[in-house]
Amino acid sequence: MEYDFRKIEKEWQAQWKKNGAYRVKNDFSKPKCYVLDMFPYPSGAGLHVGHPLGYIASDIYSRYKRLKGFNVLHPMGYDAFGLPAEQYAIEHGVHPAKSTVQNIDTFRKQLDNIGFCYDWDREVRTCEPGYYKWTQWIFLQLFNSFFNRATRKAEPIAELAAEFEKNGNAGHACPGDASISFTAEQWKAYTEKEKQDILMNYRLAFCGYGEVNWCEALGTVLANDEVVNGVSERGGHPVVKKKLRQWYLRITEYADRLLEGLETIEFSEAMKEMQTNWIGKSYGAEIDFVIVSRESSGVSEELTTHHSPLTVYTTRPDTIFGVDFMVIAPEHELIESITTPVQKPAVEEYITYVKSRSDRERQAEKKISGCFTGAYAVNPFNGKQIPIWISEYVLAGYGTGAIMGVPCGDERDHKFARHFNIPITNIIGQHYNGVDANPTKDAQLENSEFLNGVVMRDAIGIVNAKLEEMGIGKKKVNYKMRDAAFSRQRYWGEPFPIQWKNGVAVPLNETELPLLLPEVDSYSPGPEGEGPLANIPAWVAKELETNTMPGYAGSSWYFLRYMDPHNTETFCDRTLSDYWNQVDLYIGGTEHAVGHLLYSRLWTKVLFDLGHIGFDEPFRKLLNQGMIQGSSRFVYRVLWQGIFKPDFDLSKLPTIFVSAGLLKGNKINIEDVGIENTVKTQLNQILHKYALDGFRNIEDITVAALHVDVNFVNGIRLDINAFKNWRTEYQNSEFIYEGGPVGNPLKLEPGKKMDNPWVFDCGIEVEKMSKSKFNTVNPDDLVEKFGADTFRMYEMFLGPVDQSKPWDTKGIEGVHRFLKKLWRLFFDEVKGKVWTEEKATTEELKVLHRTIRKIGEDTERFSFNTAVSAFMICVNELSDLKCHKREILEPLVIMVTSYAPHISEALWKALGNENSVLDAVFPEYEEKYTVESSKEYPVSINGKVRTNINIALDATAEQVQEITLANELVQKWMEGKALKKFIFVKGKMINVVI
RNA sequence: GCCCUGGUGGUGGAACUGGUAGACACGCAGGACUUAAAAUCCUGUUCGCCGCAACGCGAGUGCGGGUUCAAUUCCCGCCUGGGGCACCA
Repeated sequence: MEYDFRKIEKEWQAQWKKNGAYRVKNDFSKPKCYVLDMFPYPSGAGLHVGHPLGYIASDIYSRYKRLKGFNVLHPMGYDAFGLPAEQYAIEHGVHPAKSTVQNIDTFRKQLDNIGFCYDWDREVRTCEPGYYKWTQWIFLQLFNSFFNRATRKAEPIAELAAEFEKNGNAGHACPGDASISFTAEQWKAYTEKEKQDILMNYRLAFCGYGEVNWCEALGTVLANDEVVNGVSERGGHPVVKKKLRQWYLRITEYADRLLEGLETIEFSEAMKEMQTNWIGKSYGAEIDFVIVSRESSGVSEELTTHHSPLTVYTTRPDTIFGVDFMVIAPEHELIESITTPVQKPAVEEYITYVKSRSDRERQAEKKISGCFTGAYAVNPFNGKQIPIWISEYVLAGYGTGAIMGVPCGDERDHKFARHFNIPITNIIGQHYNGVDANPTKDAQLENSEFLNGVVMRDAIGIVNAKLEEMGIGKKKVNYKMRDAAFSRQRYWGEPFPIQWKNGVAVPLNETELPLLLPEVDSYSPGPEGEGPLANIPAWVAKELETNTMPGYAGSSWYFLRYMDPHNTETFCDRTLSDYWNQVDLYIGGTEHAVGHLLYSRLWTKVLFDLGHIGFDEPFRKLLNQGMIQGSSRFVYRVLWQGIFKPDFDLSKLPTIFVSAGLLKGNKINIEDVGIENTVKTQLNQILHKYALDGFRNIEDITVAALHVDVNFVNGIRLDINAFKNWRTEYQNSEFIYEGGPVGNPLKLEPGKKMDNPWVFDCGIEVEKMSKSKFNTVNPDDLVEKFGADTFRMYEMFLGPVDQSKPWDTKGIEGVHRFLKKLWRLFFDEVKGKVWTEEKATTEELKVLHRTIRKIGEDTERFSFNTAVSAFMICVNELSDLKCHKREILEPLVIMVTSYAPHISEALWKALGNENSVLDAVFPEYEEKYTVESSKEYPVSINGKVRTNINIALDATAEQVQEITLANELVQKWMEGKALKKFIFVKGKMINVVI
């Protein structure tokens, strides 16, 4: 009986489906385990081999936990709103809902192929009204709440309004605009609109103005990755910054809670670091500088003082005497009033330049640019006049949009000063070498008047105290994180449950939800950069918000909906969220480090604060899956330009490709005489075939690399026929081969057979897996060829799940062989059943229990690749022992279940079990079977292993030393020298130092 | 530019807390079975050197230094691949 994986997998998938084997009950009597994958965006390209990496890992873990007796929630769904579907709609006129459903169907088929244990009854789709009703509902919770800084949590905005009635806002500084301050009486006197405008500055979901990438030619707002070098990716039209009304989430109020929460969850240190850096909490000071302009009247200089000071934010007030210039952001509001007439044209020109630049470009730019405003800031301590510059590297959104330039202490400031010949003041003496800035805090200050001799670290406090005393500065905690933009000028997203009445945002009643996304005739943008909804007269007539929510809205809370997916009364019943609680294991890519993961943490905290759920961190443990990259293959086409005599008719030429091994860069490798001759010979043959003449010189040949579909390539060897049939224009192409029979002038590579045939090889490059690069591999093909079990184990065998690696199918056969070998422990091709009921030997039990321990440990620590090899070792050893005993094989099958469920169920049932192996009990490891009495110790002399000595494990250190030193080989290596030190690590090694 | 992360044989990778570098698998080479092929099995396989052989010598985990009896693992400096940087998801 052979291992017929196609039959087995089909049969058991059908059975499991029929029995509802993966249906999850809310069984409160069992311990729960919640294992979640980051749900996919269902793109039109379908699933490629990169997607399932994390899904397989979570599937294995889920099944393992089930065998360990847990009630496991393991759902899947779709992040179904998004830009690509809308783009597709614009281009093809297909409604996004329609293409999305089609894409979901494709995904589902592909997922089912691999045999996942998802409970599909719990599937969610963010684009369905039954789902986004609750996304809108949570938005209203955010809209109707503020962050109470005293209690450090979200509270109803109505309570805040009541508080204003009593005490004004004395106890609640305004997060949106710190200058807002009023008494109870003033509050009562405000009009309703004034009150609402003030409350808007407190709400957790609020409306404000923000800059977007505006493309006039396309009449739309562009995503950052649609903008390349200041122009639109499509069409190359200019893109500028434009201020639009936008919704935001006041995530900045939660900065500290988000930081503190990191200590309670198991994310990788790298991930925590990324989030910490993103939040970017810093302690510093805001300092006001008086601004003056010098007006030259020819004879004397007159100083004009501006009424507004320049407020800078700095983390290093101690360097105040080292400030040689100020830099303000090109968007800074003071620019207009402080720029001198002389500098005006230059400043305006510079600002125009900056407007075309993205934040990213501005920060990444190595070339220093900037422009002097003509104004000066006055150092409050010594009256020194400091020139005020504008430069793109200062962003308006961070701090006050103005910094003090301290060239001796900051590298970027240093480069700036050098570039514009601004004299550099050295305040750290020998710590500054005149070439590079030194950001130390440990130097003693010089040239710093009252701070001279003080260590910088200590000077920070002294300066702060002095500034506060003078009333021109204060300590300030700052965050790099900005409030999260929460609206898009798009169609395919959740509509906001908001109406605009006389400029006031009025939330819809909960009973009016869901506010359905209406049908539109056209998906193109509305007037003035508004979203497509602005094109619908009925929508506009109802004064409904025309923005829609961004992609991360639906994904910020979906993990809750899986617990109670069909509830129409509430987003998730509290008893269910109390039971299922946090996600115990969340698997997904690092690319979500600061987006999705931060937003869902925020939403969870708000829902917790408002009493809707009982925990304030969504994901107890996060496992990052590495990205599977594509390994692209290239063929090299000969470019003929300039190679033939001028009168030559190029149209007669066939398309010619050159094998990769014959090339050096984009030319023929003529340094190798053998290669040169091979190419010449073949080229002449081809030209002869086409009766062509007039070729000049082989050295002039250059080639162009073209992506070739990786499915036509075995390793690097091209399947010429498949390639020719790929596209009609390649049908009659010619190939210049390498390799060739003995005696040909080409040098043979080591490892190649002597009777090598001519071959054609491709070039390789690792790139992102993408349809356009022809490097995608569809899991369906592999499942068809090798089966789902093989595919699952192979993806795991590829390497650590959290590491990125290029996809390569070679090696999958090894895993397939392993499953066949496992099968042969049970069945012989001719004899049929071969398992027996004999008693297992100690040796066999040792093999089994070593495996139990290893599989348990490795699965718990997500080291799936080593678990697979442990299975291989086990099966190899059992084969060597010719062990076919049920006592050994049955526990083994249970262990294999989480990795390769289909074959396991088939073998389990073959052994005569009635129930499903999915519900078996994971075997218990017993140490008594694996204990060893002695160990083959490696013995090093001065750190180099020279021999091995078998010593009992219970030998004392003295005994070991005695045995070791008595050893003949050890004696030889010691050459009579005296023993300096004897190192013995029990169970590990011995090192003799002489 | 800034933040995070990786780099080990021909290839994917293993070595979990500083303790025998290369498990397991692919590939390759040789062999067995077979009329033949497939399938399967066996042997070898980091590189270099010596050799009849060795559990013989030397080098070796991106590069250069350091700490240690001992470094893939810890520290410093560099090179280089990947991810993110706020409207892709």
